[in-house]
Order: sequence, then structure tokens, then C-alpha cells
Amino acid sequence: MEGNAALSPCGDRAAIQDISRAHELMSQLQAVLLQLPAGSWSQLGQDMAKQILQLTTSALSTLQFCGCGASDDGGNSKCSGELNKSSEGRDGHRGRKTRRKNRTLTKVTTTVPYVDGYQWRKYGQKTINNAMFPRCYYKCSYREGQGCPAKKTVQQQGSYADPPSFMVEYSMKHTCKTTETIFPLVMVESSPHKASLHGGDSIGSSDLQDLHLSPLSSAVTHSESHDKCSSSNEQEQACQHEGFSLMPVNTLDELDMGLMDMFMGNFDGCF
DNA sequence: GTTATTTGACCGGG
DNA sequence: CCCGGTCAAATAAC
Repeated sequence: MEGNAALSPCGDRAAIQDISRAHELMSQLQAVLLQLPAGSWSQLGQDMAKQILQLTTSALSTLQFCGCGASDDGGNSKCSGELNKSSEGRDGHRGRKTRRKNRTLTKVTTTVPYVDGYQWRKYGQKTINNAMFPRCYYKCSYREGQGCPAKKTVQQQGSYADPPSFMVEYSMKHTCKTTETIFPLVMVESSPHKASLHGGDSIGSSDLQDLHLSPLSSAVTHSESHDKCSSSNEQEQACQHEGFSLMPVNTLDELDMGLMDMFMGNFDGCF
């Protein structure tokens, strides 16, 4: 994930996919580690997984913002960090705020939309027209304290895929400092726009549920159209997965037991 | 008691 | 006028 300075935008795509895959696997591995009995090695493993996640996320962000990855968002994926001034000046009524097309949007398809190292607070949920599941709106928990403008929306896609996939849209960058303080190493090499993920201050802790981890755990895409499905009954379920924060365990069984063995094997070597 | 989530209303853009 | 993003009162959870 470095030395890509000279890569062509198209060449980066493959890199993005690889990194995305690695990130996803690491997310799952992290979930496995969380289920292990507490212990110094378990903790170490979690710390390592955390750092790897952060690095892959950072690398992906860099690639994306360079305009190669998931630049979709209607066409303004450049970099800016600008947004509507959100005329909050007004008052008297609610539901104000103007949303504009000129937001910086990063779309990501992931199976673990709630794990990205940041803490989010849900502030709304909306049934979207031709979508099977409602869209949930989150803003950074540090919005009040630090004025962090970061936001994201999460929407489950398709039907009941085994590991359900979610379209996560990030808008605005985090300005909150909390995480950086704890994991200063993360941002090391990110270029102009890395910043999407500094550390996760509490990832290793027990609050995993409140963190929505890892935007990039799956695939960075430029999908712009949601499915055409038009049911609506199961909508409520869509955002209920909040409850089980991490990810469906079955996916672990399927593809990552081997990886886990490998990982644990390495630790054995250390013992 | 405080804090987070849910939910329907409100609003602006298209 | 419809749709999606946001607010904030009500409710739930801690």
C-alpha cells in the first residue's frame, strides 16, 4: 500500500480490491479474537488486528481519494471536505439543514458497516424509495464536543444474503482528535486525504458494539443505484442489526477458520 | 438521574 | 409534489 504513487488509476483498482479483501479478513479475525478468553495474547492479537485494520483503511482511503477507487457520488469525489453551510442559523422549526450535492461522499460496500473505528450516533432512519431496507443516518459522537462534522449512512442492500452487505456512505471527514491520540501511528503514510481513519480508541475495548467499524471491509465500489426491490416489510430489520454489531458469525466459519489457525499458529511460535 | 435511540414532522432540492 | 436528509420530542436503556 505504499509505493503506489506511480500507479495509474486503473492499476489502483486491483490494489484496492486486494486491500479491501485483506481488511475484511482482518475484521473477521478481530471478531474471532474478541471471542477468545481474555488474556495477554488475545489482547495483543486484538491490538495487532486493530492496527492492521487502521492501516488498510488508511491505505484504501488514500487510494480512493486519489480518484481511483470509489469515486462515485454523483461526480464530486475529488477532495474537499466542503459541504453545505447547513444554514443552521434558522430556528423555530426542525428538519432544517440543507444537503447539497457538493458533499464529499465516499461509498463503500461492506459486511461490517458498524465497525470502522469511530463512534457514531444515530440520528435518523428513513425508508428509501426502491430499497428493501431503510437507511440509517449517523453522525460522529464527538460532534457536540469537538464539532466533528463526519457523518455516515448505512443501508442494507439486497435481500438476505448470508453475510448481508451494506452500502455505507461517508460524508465529511473526522476532525475529532480522540482516536489519534491513542493510535498516533496510523496516519503515517497517508496522503492528502487519508484521514478517514485514525485509530479507534475503543476498538479493543468492550464497546465494539457502539463503534461502527471499518468502512472498507469489503469492497469499495461506485455503485450508485440501489436494488430495484420494492418491498418494505422487513425494513425494520435492516437497522436492527445494530444489536449484533460485529458480523454474522457464519462468515467466520466459512472463510476464516483457516486464517485463524494460521494466526494462532503464529502465536504458538511465540510461546 | 443521564445518555442514546426511535420516530414522525419539517424542510429544501430536484 | 415527491424524495431524502435532518431535527427534536418521546421513549428506552443504563
